[in-house]
Amino acid sequence: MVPAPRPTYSVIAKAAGVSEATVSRVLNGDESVHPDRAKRVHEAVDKLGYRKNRVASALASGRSGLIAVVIDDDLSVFSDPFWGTVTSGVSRILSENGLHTVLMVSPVGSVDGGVAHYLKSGEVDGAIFFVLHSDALVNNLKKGGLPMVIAGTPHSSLDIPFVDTDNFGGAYAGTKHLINQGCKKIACITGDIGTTAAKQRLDGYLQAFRETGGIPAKGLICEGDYSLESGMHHARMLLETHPDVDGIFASNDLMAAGAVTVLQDLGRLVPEDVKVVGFDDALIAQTTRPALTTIRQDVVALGEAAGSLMIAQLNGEDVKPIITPTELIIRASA
Amino acid sequence: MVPAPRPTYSVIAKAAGVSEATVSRVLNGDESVHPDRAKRVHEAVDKLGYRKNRVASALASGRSGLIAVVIDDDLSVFSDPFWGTVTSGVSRILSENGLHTVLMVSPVGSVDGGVAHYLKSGEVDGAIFFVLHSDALVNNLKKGGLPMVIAGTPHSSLDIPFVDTDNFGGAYAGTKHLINQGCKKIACITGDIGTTAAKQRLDGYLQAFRETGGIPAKGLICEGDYSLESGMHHARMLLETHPDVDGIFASNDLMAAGAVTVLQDLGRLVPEDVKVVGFDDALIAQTTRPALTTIRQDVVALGEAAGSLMIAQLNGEDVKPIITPTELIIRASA
DNA sequence: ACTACCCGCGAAACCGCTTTCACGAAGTCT
DNA sequence: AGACTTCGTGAAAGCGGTTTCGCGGGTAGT
Repeated sequence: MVPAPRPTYSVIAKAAGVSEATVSRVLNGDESVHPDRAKRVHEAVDKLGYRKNRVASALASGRSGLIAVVIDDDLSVFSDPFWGTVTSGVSRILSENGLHTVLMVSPVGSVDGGVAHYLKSGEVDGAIFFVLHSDALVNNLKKGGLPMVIAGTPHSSLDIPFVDTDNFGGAYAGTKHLINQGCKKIACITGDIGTTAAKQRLDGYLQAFRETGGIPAKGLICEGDYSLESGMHHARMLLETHPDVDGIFASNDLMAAGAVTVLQDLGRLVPEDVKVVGFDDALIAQTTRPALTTIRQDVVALGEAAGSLMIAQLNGEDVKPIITPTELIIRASA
Repeated sequence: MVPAPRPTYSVIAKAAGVSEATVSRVLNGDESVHPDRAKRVHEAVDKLGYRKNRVASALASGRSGLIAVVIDDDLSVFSDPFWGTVTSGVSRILSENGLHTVLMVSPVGSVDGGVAHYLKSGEVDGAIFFVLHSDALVNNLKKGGLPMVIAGTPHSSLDIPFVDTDNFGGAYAGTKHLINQGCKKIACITGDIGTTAAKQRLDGYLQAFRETGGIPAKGLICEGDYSLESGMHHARMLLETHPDVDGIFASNDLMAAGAVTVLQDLGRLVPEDVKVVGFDDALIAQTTRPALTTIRQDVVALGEAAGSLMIAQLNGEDVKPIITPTELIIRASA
């Protein structure tokens, strides 16, 4: 292989009849260069097909142009299309801004693990965290001044910018819909309550419930874990303890689908006897029979929000958390 | 922010009483350094918590330690968990080898687009392509000597290493299973026939069919596009043109699920009247009622295979395409 | 008309690591 | 024993940009 020797500043400088310093200034948008010389530089760049070597640039400037997307988990996370989609949203926004996405899928673990080292080593200009299981690392990195964005509401109140879906509002709307459809006894199957999203969705449910003037009967709230099985399991339990349940709000579509299956197996009609609302508007919401009424979250928008929050930070702008709206999608199940 | 000044070679060298060149040699595993001095260097490294600056290293050595994962498409690809999972498999293997994954989700388009430029600019040591729509760019890059791996069988016969699932074998096994279950009239709903995978799966079906001594009746092979709707559509058509069809092999689970829904709506029992086999063993295969008999592909393994093929290339080893095996998963639909 | 500034620009240092080159010491050969 | 290798090692030259520093000339102030 004869790697066509890419031109360097020295070549451009010579061709344009200016110094390398000036080339650098022009290419970095320094206004103080005389337009004529700037033009000469640009012409030389075009003619020679010059492209800046990002590595050299990174070394000299200390800015790598790389943003890490850290998924604090193992492979399983990606088997859920959710994070894949968020990632691609992030990636798109970043690349529009001349940045690249470095993907790190690994349990982050300690403040001293491999990922932590990498992030601290200054080889990335910022980090976006998904599925954060602990705030320890983030707190630690914050001291180092690394720009960060968290997808999902963090556990503790860090003043690190984050993006999240309007979990509360979505759950509220979903539950409200059940109430409006005439449901009297509405159960909630929550997600893994260790996650903030599950908590917020539960809160939304509770809020809607409270507005009816009642309090959820004991046992009407079941803690699931977002899996199909847990949806099935809790639906079964519910029918035993509360045979008169007529509405179920599940914290995600997978559990809702599980619940629907069990309800049907046990002779209940959906939505006639029991109405079910899910959350996410995942593909399964459409393939389940009856198709699930659910709360759609705009996953791509979430990713883009995370990306733009990062860009804003790098530009030194003040940033605030972004909560993306949800939408009630009415299908057949409620 | 006061970025704790990371130690450099100069510091390590001084602490260990050797030259910077020796430090470099030790840290890069050069065997020729005397064990004693090597030990001193390692001690100094540990004591000072030294970590090599990959950017500087990349500039000096011309190796960036970055591998691009290029997805020649828009966001929609990631809404399918398939590629997300492959990506994480790749990512894991690479990071185990000290490499990082740079994600590029973008229609690759021309030989001259942004992605192309980036890949040619030498800022990555290699590229792994998913969902390649055209071989043009790959061919072009090959001239540059960039190590590449393609996931999925390429259209033309490039001698670029690729990894793929055993589409043919899987489809053959799936169809064979239908035959063994006593099906006499087996239809095939193919995927987007513009993809090599869809073609190979069709070939597998044909092969199994041929071994029965028959030829598929006209209209028994329908060209779908991997979508739920296309599965539904073709199932409907099939029941019209061939009411006596008793087996359907669909090129993916989504279409299989669509077909099942339609069959049931039209009064056919699955699997009693018509047996259905899907492909992928996606989540939907488990949630569909009856659960789908399908061909499982090991998606993570596919990603890992792609990663290891890249590693092998970087090590200058000879590489051959890797075809990962499939497995017939028997559930309720056939 | 003289000094004080400001502005555009080039020279050169520098970012931190890799690698070539050459040198002295030790080992080998005839 | 003298000439020739071999081996471990350090000095130094890059890799390709960025950025500080200071110079020369033009403008402004008095």
